[in-house]
Amino acid sequence: MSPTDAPADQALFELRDHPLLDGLNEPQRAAVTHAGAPLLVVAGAGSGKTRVLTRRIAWLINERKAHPGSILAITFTNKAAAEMKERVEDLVGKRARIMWVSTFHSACVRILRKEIDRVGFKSNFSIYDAADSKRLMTLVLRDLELDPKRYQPNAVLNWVSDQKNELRDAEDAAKEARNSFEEAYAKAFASYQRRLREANALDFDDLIMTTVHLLQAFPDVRENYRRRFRHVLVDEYQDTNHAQYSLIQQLCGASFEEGHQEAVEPSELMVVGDADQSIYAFRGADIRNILDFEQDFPDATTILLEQNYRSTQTILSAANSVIGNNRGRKPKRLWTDAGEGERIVGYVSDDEHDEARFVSEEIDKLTDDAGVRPADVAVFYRTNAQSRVFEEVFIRTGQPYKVVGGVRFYERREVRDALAYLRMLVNTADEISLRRVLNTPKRGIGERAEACIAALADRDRITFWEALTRAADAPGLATRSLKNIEAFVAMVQELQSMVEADERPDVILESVLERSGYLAELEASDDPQDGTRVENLAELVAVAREFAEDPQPGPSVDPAEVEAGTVAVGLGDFLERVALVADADQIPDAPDGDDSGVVTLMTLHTAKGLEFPVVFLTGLEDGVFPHQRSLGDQPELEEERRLAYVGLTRAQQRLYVSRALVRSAWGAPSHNPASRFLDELPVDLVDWRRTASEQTRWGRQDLSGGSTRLAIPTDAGRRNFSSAALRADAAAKAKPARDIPSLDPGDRVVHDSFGMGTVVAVEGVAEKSVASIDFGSEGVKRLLLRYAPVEKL
DNA sequence: GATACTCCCATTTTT
DNA sequence: TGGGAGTATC
Repeated sequence: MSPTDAPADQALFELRDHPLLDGLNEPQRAAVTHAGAPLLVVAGAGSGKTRVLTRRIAWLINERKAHPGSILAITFTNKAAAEMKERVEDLVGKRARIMWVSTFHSACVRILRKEIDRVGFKSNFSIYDAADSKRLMTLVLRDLELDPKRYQPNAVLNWVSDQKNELRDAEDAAKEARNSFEEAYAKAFASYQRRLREANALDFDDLIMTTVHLLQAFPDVRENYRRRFRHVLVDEYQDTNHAQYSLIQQLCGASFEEGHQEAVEPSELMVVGDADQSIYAFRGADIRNILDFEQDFPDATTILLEQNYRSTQTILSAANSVIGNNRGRKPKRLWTDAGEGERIVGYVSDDEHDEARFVSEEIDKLTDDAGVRPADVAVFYRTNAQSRVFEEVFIRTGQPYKVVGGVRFYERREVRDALAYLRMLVNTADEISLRRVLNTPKRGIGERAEACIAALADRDRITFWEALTRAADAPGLATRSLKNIEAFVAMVQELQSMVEADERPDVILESVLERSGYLAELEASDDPQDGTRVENLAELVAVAREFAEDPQPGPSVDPAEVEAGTVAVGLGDFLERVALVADADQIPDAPDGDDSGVVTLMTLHTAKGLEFPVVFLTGLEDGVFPHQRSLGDQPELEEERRLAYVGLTRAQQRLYVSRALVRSAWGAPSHNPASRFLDELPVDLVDWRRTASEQTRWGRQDLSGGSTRLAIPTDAGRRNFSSAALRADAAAKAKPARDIPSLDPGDRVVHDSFGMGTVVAVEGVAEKSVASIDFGSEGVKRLLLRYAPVEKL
């Protein structure tokens, strides 16, 4: 637009006034209004990219008169998709509902449910998640008689996943195998694919790969979707893998298609991402997709969003400084006009318990003095296992918290069992699900009986389920087993008739739990874990009920068809919702009013996309974060650094970084040096409350008493040493001593068997210190601190 | 076929 | 350290 061009000036003036551009900065406006060539929006952390995406979609609909049905927006989570849809709806009204806003996987399932019969699957295919895949792969490896030590299911699956993400099928993989190892892998791949096909099932990676292959193989299908989607928007582009990239290519039909001219004009493409926040390379995400965008799309436009609306300048400077150590990245510096803010607080703890204690005390202070609510606080760590210490301390101090991630709802055994029942009802070819529930709960159909049925299925080339219905023909099957199988088949058939009658998912689920005896078995158990299991199943029923009552379609149902009333929402849709929805909604919503919420604990990966006023970044030790396995590898180390960048940029106002001198991992202690990422923080931005050279009292005592080491086998591995002592010690290959709490009269302590107590007096030092502790009703005890299971509160 | 024991193994994981 | 899987035994 030329500034001398009067009508254009007028247009510009109108643009500036437009409500959809209200409150946006210049680059944001440019991204919203951009038309034509492929657009890459490089959106730094907290730069308002969601805002840009939603406004742009609204802009497309309102200003550029795009039909909502011609818009395809891809996000990485269903939660993000739902939010985006809602926000667009707020802007343009209900017609936004017929847009496709979904994850890659959901969009592919939508396409596949319609088209997959062309490649020999039935449209009621099952979706196998990681656990199902692992089970299937285990069976495959066993069938192939591969040494389970050398060929572990997860390792093979990872390899297979890599292949699929690169769009290589089993045949390609076999051709490219370079050694006997890879040949075996390729063989397993082929066998695994065959069994998936037999089960009429696809795994997560298949959803994408199959869709791409289908679009490549059937031009009419491809044309159909290209004609439909005139606008394609992709969020989190830095985390796309090659298969997803190809999918976008197929759908956009853009100029990069070799040779021939396509019948349809290419769709308008906008991708949004931040290469610095790419943290899923280990799952096949290819950072080059975003780095090479301009090469892939020669006429592409790039817009940089660098103004940050989330954090203080101190936090941003720290993040910029750390990420600046990565090579080959495009320069980008976040800035804000929000001011410097507080300095970053650093803390070096003796061990992980001390670290957790520090965090807990600090949260206490913040909530007491700084007007911070627990819900404003997040504690991040590298691996899930690190959450335990924090939980222990928080429980002890009565600090309400919530751990996000870890063992997830849909991964719980009982939930998976229940879902296996449902899946098997919908798709009897789904052998993994069927065999999972065959003898769950125990109903006298053991390994032997199962093997007889499998043999029959093999012999007569029928599915496992068909073999079950003809169990009487199975050679070698005991009469007892036959009876049990017949009862099982009868039960399944009865439940299936409910599915055929289009009963509500929750009703079917309840019948399953009832009729199978699953619930009865759990209720009869005196294992306290089974109580939780019953509750989880009740929760699952509640989820199903909510699904049945709220006519929201499953993620793969075309919303346009729901509007038209042509789609019944049944058990299949429920299963799909469950298969494709991870429970990211565990993240506590911001509390309102007097509710001050709870502290949130999560891994750094889970933290992506979130923000908190106060962030504790813990475990900053080489070997923990960056993770041990990344230390020797530059690209992996850079991914860890991006993870650090993600962590740092989650903080709005206050940021804490901490590390432990000693951390016990799997029982054995390890002394880890400071994380290199700490060294990458500008020194003047960090206020070190405590450094490595400031040792605690008992630390010094241990140092001085270094020659009187004790060799107590059970205590091997516990200590709190300064690094100097540790090095000296390691050189001497000495047996370590147990750490001894430093207590003063008046301290509150907790004893493993006596409970809470108050220290009355302390005598002696180091190993010899003896404390008199008042345990209330338990009386006053004199305890040798070296041995007593006492912990200071 | 179910139970009890031993042994082994431990990243991150939007779908 | 703790959970899950696999094996030995009743």
